[in-house]
Amino acid sequence: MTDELNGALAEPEMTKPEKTSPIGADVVTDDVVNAVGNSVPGKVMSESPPDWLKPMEEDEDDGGDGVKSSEWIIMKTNDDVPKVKRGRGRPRKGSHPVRSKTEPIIPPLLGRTRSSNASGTAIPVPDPAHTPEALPRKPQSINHNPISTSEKPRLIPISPAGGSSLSTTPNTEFHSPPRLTRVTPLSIDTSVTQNFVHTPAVKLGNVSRQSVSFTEPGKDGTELPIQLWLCPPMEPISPTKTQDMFSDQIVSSANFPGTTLNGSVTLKESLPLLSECESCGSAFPAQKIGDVMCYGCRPKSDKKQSPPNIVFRKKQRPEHKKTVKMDIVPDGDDDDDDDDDDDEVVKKRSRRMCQQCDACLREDDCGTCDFCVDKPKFGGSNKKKQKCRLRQCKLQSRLHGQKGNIVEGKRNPSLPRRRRDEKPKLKRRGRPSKKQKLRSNPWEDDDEVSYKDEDDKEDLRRYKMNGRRKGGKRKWKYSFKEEEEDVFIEAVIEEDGASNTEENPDILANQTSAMVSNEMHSNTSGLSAQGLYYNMSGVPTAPYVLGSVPLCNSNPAPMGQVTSSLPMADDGTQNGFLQIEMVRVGSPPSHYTEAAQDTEQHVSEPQQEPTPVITHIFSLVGGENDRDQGLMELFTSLGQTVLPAHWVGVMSKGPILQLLQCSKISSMADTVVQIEKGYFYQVSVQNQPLLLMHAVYSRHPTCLESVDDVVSLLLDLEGLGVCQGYQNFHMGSQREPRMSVRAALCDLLIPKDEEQCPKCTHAVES
DNA sequence: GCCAACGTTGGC
DNA sequence: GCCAACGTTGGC
Repeated sequence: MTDELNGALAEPEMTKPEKTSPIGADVVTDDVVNAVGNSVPGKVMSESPPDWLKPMEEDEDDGGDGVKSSEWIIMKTNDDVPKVKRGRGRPRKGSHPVRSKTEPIIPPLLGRTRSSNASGTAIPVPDPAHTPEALPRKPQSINHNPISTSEKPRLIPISPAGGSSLSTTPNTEFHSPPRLTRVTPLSIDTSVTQNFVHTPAVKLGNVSRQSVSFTEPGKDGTELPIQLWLCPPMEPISPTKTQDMFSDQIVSSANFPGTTLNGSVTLKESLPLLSECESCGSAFPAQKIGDVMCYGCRPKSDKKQSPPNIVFRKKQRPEHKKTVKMDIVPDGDDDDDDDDDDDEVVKKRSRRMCQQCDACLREDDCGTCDFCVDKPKFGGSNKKKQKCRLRQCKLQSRLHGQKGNIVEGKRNPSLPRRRRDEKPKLKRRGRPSKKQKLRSNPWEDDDEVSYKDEDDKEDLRRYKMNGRRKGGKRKWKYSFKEEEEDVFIEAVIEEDGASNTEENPDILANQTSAMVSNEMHSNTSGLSAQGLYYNMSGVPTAPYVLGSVPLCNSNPAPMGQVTSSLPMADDGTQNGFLQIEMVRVGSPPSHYTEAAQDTEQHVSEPQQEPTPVITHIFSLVGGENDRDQGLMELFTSLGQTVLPAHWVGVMSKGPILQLLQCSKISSMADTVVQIEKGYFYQVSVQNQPLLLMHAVYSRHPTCLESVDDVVSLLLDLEGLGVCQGYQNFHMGSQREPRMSVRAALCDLLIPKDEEQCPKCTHAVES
């Protein structure tokens, strides 16, 4: 029976899904799947990547030395077109400084296809004739998407043409192949199906219902009793969307049939779905059917529609290259300043800009960061004279962190080293001596004194924005991020002496394997050792994620750090981003303090705490009462524990502590353990709650109060598999797809070596 | 070492 | 000359 179904799996077109709205599901699937796919266990993290993660273009004068290192980077497919280069001074008008005029706009991806052989992987560049129109891209996960869940083939119904709701189910549903359905009239609910139309692929709120319906519309079923189990906020972030965080990246592509014999290819074997832009001819990752132009060439209205895809690709490490170029070519000798020629001037000007990241490409000042506030045009006093934080190159900022690692004479020129032995120039630059100032007429000192006196408000704001507590040991660091229309503040609490990850050579050295998480590294201040940082597109809630997978970091970061991601959008739940806070676990859980919810709020510092603590968690998503102390403690404790492979703890709104199996290889890929207040837990499989009568519950305490309990349960689960259900021969005509269903009381989880639970077996027999 | 402050420079 | 912001300096 499975043969036929497998056949169905292999021939997704038989399901003839209707045109899918490509915006949500497809993209989100890509986002999540790609984002989480990192073959290095423990390096998981995903977040909608900043543009700077896009591959650097080859420098013009670079010999094109090909791929030097093997790393996957994450990028948006709908690349922003470089808009304006802002060098020092006012940006030039009327020119496109990022690329020379004669230089064709060829995304590095295309160029890199040639050199990618260095890593043994060639990017299939589609024949121009095979643009997405010629080869319409199917909703990716409808088909044979092995990302979906467990190893066992998912049974997918072949729907009659246009008949079943399945075919009308938007691709949100296709991200995860249709789930086996308990045979129960209660499960029929077309309204639910409708819901999926408007919900993001990774959707919270619809879980408990069966999503596949086969009856005519309007025949709403009543809710399953068990549905009571899962209130919407408790819906797990489906591991089918987030899974595979630790296993090989998988991409399903219909664009390149050759690469998708099995419906998927691992990224190590093939690279993302490239189409050729009709406009500029460059290769770009198509996001949906009909994508014929790259993001840059697309009409603006189109750009807004699709959230950025995340695509992994191999690339050389831009910062290294840049560094080499900038470090060696120009003033190899520090004392050789007079040799600055025009070339050097040009380089100097762009020292602080990679010209590729979204920050460099950003045109507008945010008007809210400290530097903007300082600007005269925003009413500031122009003391800082710095570029808007949102426009400060992220890459260079990252390189900044490398400076400590750079050998003498090879420092990053973007951050000139101070030469104390240098002869002072005629005019002293920089900050004037305070003493000097004080010696001058204090009444005329409009800087220090008046600043504080007359502008306390601004001072306070500055204080908050800069996050600097004078005299305090803990610092806040903010960095601004922008994702499409959403702006985030990354806040990091830092103990003095904390090694910012930006400056952590170990982490920088790990970029090869963790480019995906670069942004996280740079924003989480050493949290990579334990924390996972997720910023998942399409997942509106679940604000906290904690990785339990130990990362190889020999330099444990200081404890007590918290980072958070603040959606500045008005509606945090609708901006399509999951804001997950990083909690650096390392302090006794009891030190967790309730978080404030204000963006600008700063911590009321605990006095002289001997150990670093988690002091503050930002979230605009949930309310204050969303957190449960005990649950947070457990969550925290889990973060200090090595959980069974690829299980990840997620703190979600509710509060719910969810444990997700992130590896698709695991038979528990679709299983979520949810722990609620009071440590009551429940297990759900493919969004269906495991019935209380299941033996699993009997083998474990009612409440998972300790890490041991949790681990024990997870280990137990790992010994189980998902019931494959049975084929329903009574449904519809012979022309209709063979449905695999589950018995109403299906066990869902069965011993690994079994295919069906007794109920389903019995159903077959009867 | 970080960072506020500001001289200075390049573009307009 | 104005503006933006880079690069440097010195306080902390």
